[in-house]
Amino acid sequence: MKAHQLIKIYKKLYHLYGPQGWWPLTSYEGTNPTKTGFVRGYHPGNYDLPENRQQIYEIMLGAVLTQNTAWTSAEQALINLKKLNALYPEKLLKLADEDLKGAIRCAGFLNQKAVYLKELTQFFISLEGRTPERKELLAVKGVGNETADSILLYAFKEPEFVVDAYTKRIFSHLDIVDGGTGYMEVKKLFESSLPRNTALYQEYHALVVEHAKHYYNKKPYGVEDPLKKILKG
DNA sequence: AGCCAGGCTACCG
DNA sequence: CGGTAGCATGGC
Repeated sequence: MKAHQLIKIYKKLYHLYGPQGWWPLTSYEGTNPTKTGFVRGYHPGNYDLPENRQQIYEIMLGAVLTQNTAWTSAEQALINLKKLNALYPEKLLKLADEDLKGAIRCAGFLNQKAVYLKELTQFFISLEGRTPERKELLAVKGVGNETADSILLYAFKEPEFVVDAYTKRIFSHLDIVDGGTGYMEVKKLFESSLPRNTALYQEYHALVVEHAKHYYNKKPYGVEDPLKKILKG
């Protein structure tokens, strides 16, 4: 049964890597130097973050900035914005487009991401503090399935499982899902197999990313992946 | 040098 | 509809 396998894998990953402390925030000064790609802002074991409007907003920006981009690059963009005092929705909207692009160019796709960030910011302001529906988020230009789920799970603490390219890569390699399985189908598999719990979903996705960086970021994928052993039993 | 990064949109058949 | 080119820069 797949449900049992997914739980077994979670326990193994947690044992291997420990709590990951996602989503990283530039305002958080803790460290977790064992993580690959570590820069700053992770808060392992603390599930209370984000704890204010500014932090929620920063996570939303980061979710767009990290699209198809290394987190270290996305984080540098956030730091650049912070230097401009622009990690606040009203301030970011006042930035000239050229200044915004200059701040985020290190995260790539600067032209489209500049547009996406401003649209997402207007959407955030329009919420007036409430939690958005998934459907509403998807209607914002630049927000697709993974970005919407990342925002709901990490910024708004909603139990929405996040699927990313690593998730598909790992679990298809382990023959738990088919290679061509669509986003929603994979998401539903995880959500129907696991307890509906925000902290668990947060850790699971973060652990998948960490595990992928160890065993699935270069071809051939999955060489000596320790998950293979525990699945045979 | 070339591939990969915590994807999404627009357009193609 | 499902599939894919294009988007930009940085790290290794």
